[in-house]
Amino acid sequence: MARRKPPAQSGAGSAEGQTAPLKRGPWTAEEDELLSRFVEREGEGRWRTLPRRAGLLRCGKSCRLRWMNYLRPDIKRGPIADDEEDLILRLHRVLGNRWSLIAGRLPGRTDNEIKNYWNSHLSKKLIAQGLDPRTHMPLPTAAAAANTAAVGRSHAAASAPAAADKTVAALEPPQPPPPSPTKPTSTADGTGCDRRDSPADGGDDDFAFAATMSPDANCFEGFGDQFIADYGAAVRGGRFDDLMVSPMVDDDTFTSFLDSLISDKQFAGYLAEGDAADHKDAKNDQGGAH
DNA sequence: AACTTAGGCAACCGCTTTAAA
DNA sequence: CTTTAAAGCGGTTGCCTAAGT
Repeated sequence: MARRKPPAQSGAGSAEGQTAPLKRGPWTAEEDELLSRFVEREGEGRWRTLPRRAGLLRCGKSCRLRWMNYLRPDIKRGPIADDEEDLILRLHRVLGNRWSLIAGRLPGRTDNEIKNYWNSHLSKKLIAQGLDPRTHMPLPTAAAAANTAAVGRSHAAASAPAAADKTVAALEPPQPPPPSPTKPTSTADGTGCDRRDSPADGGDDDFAFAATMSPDANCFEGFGDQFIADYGAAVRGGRFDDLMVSPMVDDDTFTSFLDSLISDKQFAGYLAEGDAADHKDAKNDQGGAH
């Protein structure tokens, strides 16, 4: 459907070390067919060399993306259902822009699809509801905006309703977004948390947490409450990654926690706790910040 | 009917992490 | 231990189309 600039066949290809010019832009049915048949025959992987082996004039990255987002047989097509949307909202509240993690909870949906759906639908929906799509917290009121403006950022915030996202960004208080939407780092910053799936473990985990864990880590009872409490605090303090290094969290436990989000009851509890704390924080904020 | 604008989404880009050499 | 290849991720781009003027 969407099309991309056909191509000045440039850059990305040269890294492949190929002499033939690499094709870019939309895929043709013939290319899809070639790729599908090749992957079905040879399996996924070795994307770098796949194009040559499959007879495609594409870079490996492009092939992988096409397969993952479009050709895979288990891809679910069609509109996002209400329950899927609801789950996306819940997971995003917890995970932030970790699209692959969110997608992992929605069988047949790709991270790209969810990301697009979020950007084009859900974020606007939240804004319409007066919620910040990044934090899921209430957006600053007009009064708060005026306040902010008075402190010094007079003009960026005050207007431009059309540029909703930008406005939100402009109004965003110093508080960093919870599950750090941009480049949440992992082991590099010492958290021991990698948001990516590791090929070594099958690529199906939610987080590769620090190996350290308490003996109780596999017990989700209790962990859930503590995690939610810790999570709420961490999120509100913008310390998501701190939380992730918690020694009580391991893959299974966190996975169970995510699964629990599908349960209305537990999620409602989480929200209630979070909201209560939010209100408390809000009061505190009014007292002193800035 | 012609033109403009905004929305949707596939594809690309740049970066990080992991595993292998 | 260091380097490099491979894979994966989130952000961004830009084309197409529908809606609005």
